[in-house]
Amino acid sequence: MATGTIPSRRRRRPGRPAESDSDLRERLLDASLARFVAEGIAATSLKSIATQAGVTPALVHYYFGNKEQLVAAVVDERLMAVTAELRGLIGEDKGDGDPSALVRDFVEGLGSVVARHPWLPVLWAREVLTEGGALREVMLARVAPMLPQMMAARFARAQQAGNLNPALDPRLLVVSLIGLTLFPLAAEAIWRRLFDAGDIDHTRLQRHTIALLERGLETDHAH
Amino acid sequence: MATGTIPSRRRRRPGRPAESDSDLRERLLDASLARFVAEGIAATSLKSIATQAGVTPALVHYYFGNKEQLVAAVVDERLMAVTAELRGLIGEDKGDGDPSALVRDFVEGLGSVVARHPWLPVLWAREVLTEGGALREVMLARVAPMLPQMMAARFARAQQAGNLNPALDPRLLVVSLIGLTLFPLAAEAIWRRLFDAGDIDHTRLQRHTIALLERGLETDHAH
DNA sequence: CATCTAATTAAATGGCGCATTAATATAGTC
DNA sequence: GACTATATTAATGCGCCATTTAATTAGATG
Repeated sequence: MATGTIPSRRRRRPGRPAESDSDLRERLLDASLARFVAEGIAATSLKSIATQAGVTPALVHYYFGNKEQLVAAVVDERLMAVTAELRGLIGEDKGDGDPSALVRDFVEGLGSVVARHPWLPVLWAREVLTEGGALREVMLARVAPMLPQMMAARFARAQQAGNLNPALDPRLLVVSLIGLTLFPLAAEAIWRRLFDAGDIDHTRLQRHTIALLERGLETDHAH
Repeated sequence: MATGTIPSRRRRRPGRPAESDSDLRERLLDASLARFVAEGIAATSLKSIATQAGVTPALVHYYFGNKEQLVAAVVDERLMAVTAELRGLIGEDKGDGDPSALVRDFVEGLGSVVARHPWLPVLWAREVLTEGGALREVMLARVAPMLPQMMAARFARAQQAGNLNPALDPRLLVVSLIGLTLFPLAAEAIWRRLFDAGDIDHTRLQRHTIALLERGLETDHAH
């Protein structure tokens, strides 16, 4: 897990360094990710990435050829790794099982993935949710079948078996689930400023989310 | 309600037009909004706006002085009008009233506002939700007290009176509510491609959302 | 130890688009 | 008929960016 930032190393002179930093490529990927999160992929220049990593733009070019290939490398070696990780944390379908189990696995699985990769929600908001975002097509082609479509199918089966509120739409339930999990994480900086929310950590956020999903606003189960 | 696009009018020659288009200023605001939604505020050039409106960049400059003032005009004369409209559709607090009523008013009120101003969710996703978005500060300063903070306070009162699921956090409930309403509208283009969702219109979306909020995943009320 | 190769910077190149301004043209108004 | 308001065209000048070239240093090879 390279940090991606060597902000203090100043003014190297040209020439091959002694005992070359063997994972510089990884550091450049991390630096790219950091800039993509902060500025957006389209708006990020090679110079910005180079500065973040403490090198020159020419070196970024030396390693990746051009920006398009750099973005592809970040997608393949960072983004896809994270979505595969998330996929692995969601249990297998056990017949027409309880949709609560799937929902819990997703909420908690996403929580643990984001704990390790805090950049995910913000990058998603900018590059997938936003029209014209650089990752929307990637996500539709490579992530969607693995996660949202699979989940919608499982909700549909559970509903047919009578194990899910029949007033819900299984496809929209996937949208709702993302709206209750990824979105609040992406918006965290906003609601922390908006409310006095110093007491809310991710554990409490998850408890709130699961409580809402499981029984909504209702005070208790009886009438 | 000007359309903002006069795409076919070609090659005017210089000079004041006969029977001048008296609400050209309004059309320029609409054109700006359209480009802001499509490209993002920071990435939109005056030329792009001018093309959309069928005029020249110099004219946009003539009307608004510079881009900063143009953005300010769009905020004041379009965005704030819409949020005030939404505020008006949310009923007054009747003591420690049923939070369901507030939630329904919000879901339906937002639905009707977005039916009239379909650009709102996409602009919000890009310019408020995204870090560095041009409208985040505006929203925190001018919209937040009027809507989210007021709603959180009402949820908190309802919960103290025993009329709201005690496992929820009143502040996070506001976040959840936005995640279940504005977010799905902003992401509509995605889920329509992701699923085969031709049968889902906004009425069904609202029904799904209210059903989820009112009782969650549960099949029925009894154990 | 001599050469070759790899990693790195500095500096140059060339292009592009942008906001803004200046100059000019046309039409309404008094 | 003079003045003013509304337009366009064309110029200005800036800043930034991706990419390339040349130079520099160190490791590797034999």
